Amino acid sequence: MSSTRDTILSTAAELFAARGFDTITMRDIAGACQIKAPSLYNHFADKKTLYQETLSFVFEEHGASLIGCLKGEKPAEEKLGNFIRLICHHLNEQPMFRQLFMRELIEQDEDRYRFLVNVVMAETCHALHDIFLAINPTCDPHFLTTSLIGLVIFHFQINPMRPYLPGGSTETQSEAYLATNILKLISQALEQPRE
Amino acid sequence: MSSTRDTILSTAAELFAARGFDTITMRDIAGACQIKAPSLYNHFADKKTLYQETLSFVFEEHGASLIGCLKGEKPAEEKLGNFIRLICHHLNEQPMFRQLFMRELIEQDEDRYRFLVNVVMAETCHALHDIFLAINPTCDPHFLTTSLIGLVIFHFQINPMRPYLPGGSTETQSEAYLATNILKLISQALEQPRE
DNA sequence: GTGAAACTAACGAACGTTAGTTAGCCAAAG
DNA sequence: CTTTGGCTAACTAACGTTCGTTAGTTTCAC
Repeated sequence: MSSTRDTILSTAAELFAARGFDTITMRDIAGACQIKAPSLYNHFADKKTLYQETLSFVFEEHGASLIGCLKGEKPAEEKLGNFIRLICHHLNEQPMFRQLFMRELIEQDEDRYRFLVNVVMAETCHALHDIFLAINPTCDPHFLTTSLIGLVIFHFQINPMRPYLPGGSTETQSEAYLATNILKLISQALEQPRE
Repeated sequence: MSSTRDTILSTAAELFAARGFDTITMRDIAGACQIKAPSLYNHFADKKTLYQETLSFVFEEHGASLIGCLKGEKPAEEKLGNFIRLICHHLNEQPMFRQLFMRELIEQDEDRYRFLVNVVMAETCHALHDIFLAINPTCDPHFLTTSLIGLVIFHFQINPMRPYLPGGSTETQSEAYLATNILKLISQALEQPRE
């Protein structure tokens, strides 16, 4: 029983992700849900609230999934590998998540940063932080954590651009190729002590 | 004697970078230049053209500067270090450039990708590609190039978010710290042969 | 040199469009 | 019979843009 509300949220997520808050109109969202714009106001107070709830809807779902594979008693190296493969899978299969994340990152707004951190990043980053320290207590866990997030996000973000870059074959766009190489890059960095 | 046209372009660059194409109005830009909106049309055909010319204005300038330090007869290792320090300096001092780049990256549009590649990335990426191969002919130059670009862009983009992340001290936001650590990370990856 | 003509770049006013939003109505479900 | 959730119609505000005008500057024949 997918409620109208959930239909609206997932539809809005796709549209906002693809074309941004300002470009998408209430009429666009309503049309994609096969209702009329005023009906949206039966479910959400205004456009801004709808956008905010869309973000929560998407981020909470992905945040919970990502943190899952970092908990438990498995060895740190295994958890790290699993995490990289999982997040690559998410970013590859659900460009919506990545796009919304990028859009929030670009609006240089204190409150929106805090929201982003609290709902998707904080727990995951803490877990990664601990994993890095477990593998190599002399490493620089903050730099490694942010590097890892940056690498996975950016590599999938520029995938459509690779054909125009030197050496950007279709193989280099694949989820498996990117996951493997990012893991390798991070693992090499982990072997070295901080200067 | 900075012409009105140049004033408009650099003002528009700041505004578009900070708040995006749709959020910024012609009246905003005009106001910041201390003229009225209709006067903008004496210099640019319409808003879209003004935006496009703003991008060229900013990207050509930075593109030329970045490619500069990759040419010449210095050893590859030295050029790589210089490039990383220079691009970190640009991204740190001129958030405008980074923001406009990110905004173009997020609009999943074939034509805009091509423009971005042609005007800022193509030459630089080819030069980096060659430098990586010169240092280690068995490396994966495409992956290293895109990883490097991703790392520098992302690290500076999330700087304002670091206070909310574990271990995100102010030191970890500094240009010198980031340049050093990114260079180290890439150099370690370069020492290893492809699998 | 001087005055007419042409060009440049600014302006206020206004147009057409479209956005978000509200009001009021109606059908079905519980 | 009341609540829920859809609808049509309409409103207000703001946007990009055009128009007609004007003040200052340049060009140039005489």
